[in-house]
Amino acid sequence: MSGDHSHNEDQIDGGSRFNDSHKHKDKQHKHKDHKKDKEREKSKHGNSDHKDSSDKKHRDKEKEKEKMKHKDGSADKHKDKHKEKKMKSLDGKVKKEKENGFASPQVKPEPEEDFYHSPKIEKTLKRERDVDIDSEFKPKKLKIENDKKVKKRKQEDEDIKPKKTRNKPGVADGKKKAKNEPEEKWKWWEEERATDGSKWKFLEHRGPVFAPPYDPLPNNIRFFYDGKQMKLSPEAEEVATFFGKMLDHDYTTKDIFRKNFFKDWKKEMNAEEKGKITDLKKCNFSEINDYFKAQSEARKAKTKDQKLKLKEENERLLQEYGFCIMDNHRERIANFRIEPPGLFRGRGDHPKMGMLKRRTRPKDIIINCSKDSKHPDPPPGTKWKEVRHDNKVTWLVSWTENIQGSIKYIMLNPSSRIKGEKDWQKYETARRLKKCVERLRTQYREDWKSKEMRIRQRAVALYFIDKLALRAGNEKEEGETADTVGCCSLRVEHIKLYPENDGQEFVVEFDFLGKDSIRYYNKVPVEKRVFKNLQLFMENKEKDDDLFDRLNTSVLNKHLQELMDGLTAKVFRTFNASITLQQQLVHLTSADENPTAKILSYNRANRAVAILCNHQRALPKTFEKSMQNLQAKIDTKRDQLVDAKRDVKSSKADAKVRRDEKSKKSVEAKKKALERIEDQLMKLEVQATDREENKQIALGTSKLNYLDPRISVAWCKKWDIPVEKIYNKTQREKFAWAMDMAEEDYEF
DNA sequence: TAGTAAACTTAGCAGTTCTTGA
DNA sequence: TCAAGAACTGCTAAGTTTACTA
Repeated sequence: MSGDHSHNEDQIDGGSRFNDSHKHKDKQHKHKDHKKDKEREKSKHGNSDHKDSSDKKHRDKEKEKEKMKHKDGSADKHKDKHKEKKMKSLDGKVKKEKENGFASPQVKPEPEEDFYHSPKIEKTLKRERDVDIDSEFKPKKLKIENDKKVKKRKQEDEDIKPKKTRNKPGVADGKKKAKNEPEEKWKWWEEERATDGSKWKFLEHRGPVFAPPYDPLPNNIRFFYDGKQMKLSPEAEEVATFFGKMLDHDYTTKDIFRKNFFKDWKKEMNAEEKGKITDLKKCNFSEINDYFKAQSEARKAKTKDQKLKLKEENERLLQEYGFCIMDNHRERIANFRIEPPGLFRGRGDHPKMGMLKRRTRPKDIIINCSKDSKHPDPPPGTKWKEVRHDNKVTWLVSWTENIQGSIKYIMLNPSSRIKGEKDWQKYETARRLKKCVERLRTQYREDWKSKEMRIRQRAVALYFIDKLALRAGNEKEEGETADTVGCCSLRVEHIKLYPENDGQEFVVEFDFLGKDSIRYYNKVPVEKRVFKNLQLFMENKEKDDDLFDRLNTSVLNKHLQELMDGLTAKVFRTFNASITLQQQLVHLTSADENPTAKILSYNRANRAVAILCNHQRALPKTFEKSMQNLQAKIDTKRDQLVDAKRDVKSSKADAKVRRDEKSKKSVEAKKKALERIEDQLMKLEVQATDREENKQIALGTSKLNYLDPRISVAWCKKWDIPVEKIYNKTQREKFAWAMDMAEEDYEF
């Protein structure tokens, strides 16, 4: 596996990485006041990035630094104040340097097609601009936006041109005639796409399903404070149940969780409760906890009929609220239920864990649908916050949550046209990257030698993103989320440099918490120039200073956009994941393997990608036990095999003596039984191997989000493996487009 | 143009459902 | 038929990118 991705050996050989890779439970990276410290530090050190170090360790480094001084020196007299300020000046430079014909074009106004005006809307401070877009004409902005969009759309259309155009009559005008037709599989990928930036023309749905109202505890379930029974007000009791339910969870032992919970709980208490309940340690929620456990048991113990009734009720709800009509087609909605209230479960060391996630009500809800549809009714006696008709977005319902103040959405299922098209387009962009990746690699290698620090940093970061499939690494607001990083936000403390390690030269050790506070640990040999650059970037910095202090994701993506239309940092992840799968499949599949072994090969290829992308999972709680069970099955099967072999032998001997038809048949039957057992044993052994190799790796994420499904479909066709062995029903629905269009010779 | 909000994708966990085999 | 455990699904947090405002 080299070809497009010559460094893949490093990528998939994640062995050392995974052995000690696990989730950090402890706060490994204290990053409090990091920014402030950094700024202080920066003014202390002045132009530390560029000034000569008195400690002249490496001649070539000194030479490089000398060059830097010539380029940046005088300008750097400003003593590296704030990174933000630096970035401002940097951006100016980026503009000037445009050299490949992608500089911002001068654009002419285009008439805005404005047929989805918002109705009169009570403007809220937060989201009024959505309304403005529709109701106000802003020539300058719209001019640029439109042109950008047009350009983008043109590229997208290039990317995913339908194989054949087969417009269904009446589709374009978007009326709701198809409402209850049991739809045959709709091949949206064979139809033309809208080119005006609109996501739909007609949209009708029933709105969200709200969480059921709070059902108070029965009187016999008591809460105790300081050993004494205490009846709580319904508001306080509801929040107490949120905590009580979670008693068995690790969360409730964490200080931050308890502190946040208690603070928010007190807000729900009445004056009397507030006065009495002053210490969480004195609260006894055990009866509440037992109650919910019993509820859960009772649910499991329901009779078949009761379970069936529940299932039918769920199905009814799904049929009513789980679908919408979008442009003549009935499409499945992904999440039609509003998130119920509860305690916020942030991942890692999240500063807001335990806070009360409040109940979302109709007055918090914005409905998005088309003007000419039947708008969903709010529950009796309530009102929606707003009903809007914005066909430039894909969501049906939105609301703002109270923990981070971010917006949550109800959107369509991955099997829908709107999601499928986007997915398809994502892989097409990655395929375009494949065509020019060598040029980009040559360029960033060249940039490692640049006289400008910012360009070197950009080039090294891009190398990591490409080689190691790191995420972009946006800046995050401190104190709002767990301290996690990606490539651009790496700090000095996250890497260690070894000029020589285990017989390899220029080794970089990465150790940081990434998305979801999943640890990324990897030791990789890098090119000498990268190594020297890293030494330079780290010089005179404290451990909590940014490694790439002259880079952020927006600068990086702007640069990438200039190199290839539609290119962003995450395209590299998609590209490298897909190309790795394709190469690994070629490498691992052999024609003479049986189907079981072929599927193992597929899973191994998938695993290589999951390792590359650092998709880890916690060791399943029952792993050891289920492994033991499997091993026991294998042992039993082996015994059976010995017996079966013996049977065959004796029946053969018997047949030799008797020479009759009956004993001949008996030999055949024994042989068949032996074959069956051999086959069963082989399958069990493969299963054990697969499970063992997979214990801490999650395959699903890459399969669903990073691997061009056409590669898998083509592989299935080539080796005559049923696609059902690779994709389950849901996945097949999501990838229907790929299953329809990929032939066995498909190449990513 | 920088900062921020909005939109959308990616992510692991946990609860539920399905499958298997005794 | 039932229990165990594997597989699937839903949920929602946490990212990235894009769009918009000041």
